Amino acid sequence: METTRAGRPRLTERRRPGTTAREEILDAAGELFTTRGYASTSTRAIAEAVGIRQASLYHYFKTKDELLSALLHQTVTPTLTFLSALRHDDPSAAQCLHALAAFDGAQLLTSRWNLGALYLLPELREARLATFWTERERLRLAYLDLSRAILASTGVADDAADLPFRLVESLVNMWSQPPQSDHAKLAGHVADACLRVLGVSDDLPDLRASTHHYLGRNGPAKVGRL
Amino acid sequence: METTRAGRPRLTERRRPGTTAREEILDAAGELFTTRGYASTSTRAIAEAVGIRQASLYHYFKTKDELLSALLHQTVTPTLTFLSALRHDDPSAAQCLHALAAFDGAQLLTSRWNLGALYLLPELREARLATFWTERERLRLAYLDLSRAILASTGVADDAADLPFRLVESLVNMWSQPPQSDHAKLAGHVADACLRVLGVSDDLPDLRASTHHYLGRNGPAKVGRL
DNA sequence: ATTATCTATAGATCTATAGATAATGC
DNA sequence: ATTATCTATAGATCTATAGATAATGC
Repeated sequence: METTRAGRPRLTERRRPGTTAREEILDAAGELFTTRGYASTSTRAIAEAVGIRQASLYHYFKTKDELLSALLHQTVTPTLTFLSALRHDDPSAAQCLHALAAFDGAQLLTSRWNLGALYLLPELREARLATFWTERERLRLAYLDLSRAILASTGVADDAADLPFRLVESLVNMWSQPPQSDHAKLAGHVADACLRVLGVSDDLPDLRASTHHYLGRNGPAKVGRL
Repeated sequence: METTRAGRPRLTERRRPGTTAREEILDAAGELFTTRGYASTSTRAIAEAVGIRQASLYHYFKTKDELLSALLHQTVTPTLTFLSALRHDDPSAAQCLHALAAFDGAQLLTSRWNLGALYLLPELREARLATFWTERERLRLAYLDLSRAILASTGVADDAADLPFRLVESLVNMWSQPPQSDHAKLAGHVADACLRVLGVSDDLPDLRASTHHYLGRNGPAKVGRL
């Protein structure tokens, strides 16, 4: 049912997923920022990908930056929410890290656009995205604390503590569209790899089972959308 | 000794490392592309960072793309050279991967600018840098072949085969200037981690010794320059 | 003569704003 | 009246080219 709405009609039909214009715009921006970069994507190109005029974007977003900011927040929020739910169950450090990595990895791999790749764009280190960066830093520190706790028991050198976060992060370089059938598996393997890197080798089957339990409950099935 | 040269004199003194103008320009471009991104760095900004006029860049590079391309080649060439030298010694797969990762990692971490971070810029997937991408793909395949050979003997799942390359790559996110004292160590630890991820855990001390031997010979001491 | 720089500028963008217009909602 | 779109455009870029100029080299 195409029910007509308030406001002047568009010249073009809707062609993007999303129930509101805001969602359509974010979808188009997600595609273009991830495939062509932020600075080299013009607001005109985004508007064309949505099927509206360039100026109409500014009805929903004050600046181009604000568009980027909205997209970035989408990428961290679900994982932080999952982590805080997870903590209510008092998992061991190894269980927690394994589940976190599996969730976060699946999140990155199955999102409609490779939004995680945006983290690596140098242009966005520069300020005004501060609120996003502090959220992301919270996530990194969570990985780091868990990793250190595990290292303390395996005796592997402390320098490895940052590697689990980086391993998961590196999934942005393995993202592909359409999602490969083995993406679900891949996230699991990376979770395993996170623990192996810290020197854990024996308890992996148990950890997999525990992660399966946590993900089944509120898995990354439908997140990563708009 | 500032010996004067042919050509109209500059308005500003030289302020960049490098003996030729071309090197000065590449240094400035390296800094700006890595800290602000490719598209959002204007040719004017590069020229200002060198201390020349914007138009003067075009005496050395036909287009802005060509500047980027020159920088990218600098990053792969030394590692491919090292790898082919390494192969003359018929190392085992594990020795070869360990040494390769250690060299490549040190290379990434100690370069004057974080040029490896450029790999991740989406804007440069798009064509015309094809010659760089095929070189880089050669490197990735070398990692992949070595990893597969090792996996065959440890029995870890084949999905792990891409992880060593990605682990090393993730060092671009740990780069910092000025180089931390532990960067030399860090590259070594990542080389270890590459093998752990593939299921190797016992032979690490031997591998470290063998890598130390190979790196001592033609280590990454002075490469990564212009 | 050759080289490395400079000045000046054309033409093509690009972001954001102002204000008109065509729907619905009350 | 409110909303979502549209048209038009100002002002600020940005890349690349044309051609002048000020050195050295022969």
